[in-house]
Amino acid sequence: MVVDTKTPESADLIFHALSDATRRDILLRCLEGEYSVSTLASYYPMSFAAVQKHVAVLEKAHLVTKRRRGREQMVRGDVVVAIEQTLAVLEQFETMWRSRLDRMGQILRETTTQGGVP
Amino acid sequence: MVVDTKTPESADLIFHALSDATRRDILLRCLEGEYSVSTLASYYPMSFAAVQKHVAVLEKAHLVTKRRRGREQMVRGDVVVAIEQTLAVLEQFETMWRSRLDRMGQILRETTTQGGVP
DNA sequence: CGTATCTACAACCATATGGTTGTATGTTAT
DNA sequence: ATAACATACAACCATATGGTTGTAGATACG
Repeated sequence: MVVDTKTPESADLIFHALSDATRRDILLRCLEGEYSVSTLASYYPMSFAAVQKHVAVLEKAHLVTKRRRGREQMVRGDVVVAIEQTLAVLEQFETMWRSRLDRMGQILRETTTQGGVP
Repeated sequence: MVVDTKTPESADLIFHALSDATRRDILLRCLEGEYSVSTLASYYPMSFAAVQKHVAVLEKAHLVTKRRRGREQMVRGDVVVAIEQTLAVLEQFETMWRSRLDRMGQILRETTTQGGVP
């Protein structure tokens, strides 16, 4: 069975957004409180435009939202939906992982019971 | 305060590895059981070499390991450490998120004790 | 009004990514 | 030994990424 490929999966966007340390840091800050883009930019050793782009990536993944406040654009974390999806994916992995552990345990139990395969 | 930047964070590697649907699918399969690279390749509409590269990305993130079995290279999921790190990062986000919710709840409680907008 | 600030966006650059094909190396089976 | 299979790896290509600078549009302030 072939994998999806047609949809630009939202999981793709979320994981990609989280794959950069600067973006993770921005997200953490914006979960803590609201920050204007220029304020955020002041925290990192890169240009305003670069930070702007990072915010855009987070926005596309629906991890943050922006709202105008006067001449500034306030960024805030909006994780409730997104992180849930991410956790759902990870849980999928965990389920697989656990089921394999279970099977290994099963095999171990069988082999240690020696000869007596139920 | 400036973000890390010096370390090629393992979180970077993990999130990046998970940001591609094909790789997530490969990981799921390899958590379920062992597959040779060529067997894996047969599942996806792309060349053997492409799948090989995807496996390499997963390997670099320590999400899978390979072991030789005859002329094949068997790939298996090795998530125990990696996913824990990923979950740790997400928990960080969740903590921030919750603490903000708490503060919002606090504010709501304060304001509703007053005028009382239902 | 004019000016300073914050933002948006385009153009550009170097490097990384995701894909291809081709070739070389190992391992099994005949 | 030879053929067949599984893998590794290099070279190449198009596009995406992460960064830069520069310019133009809004909005606040004196």
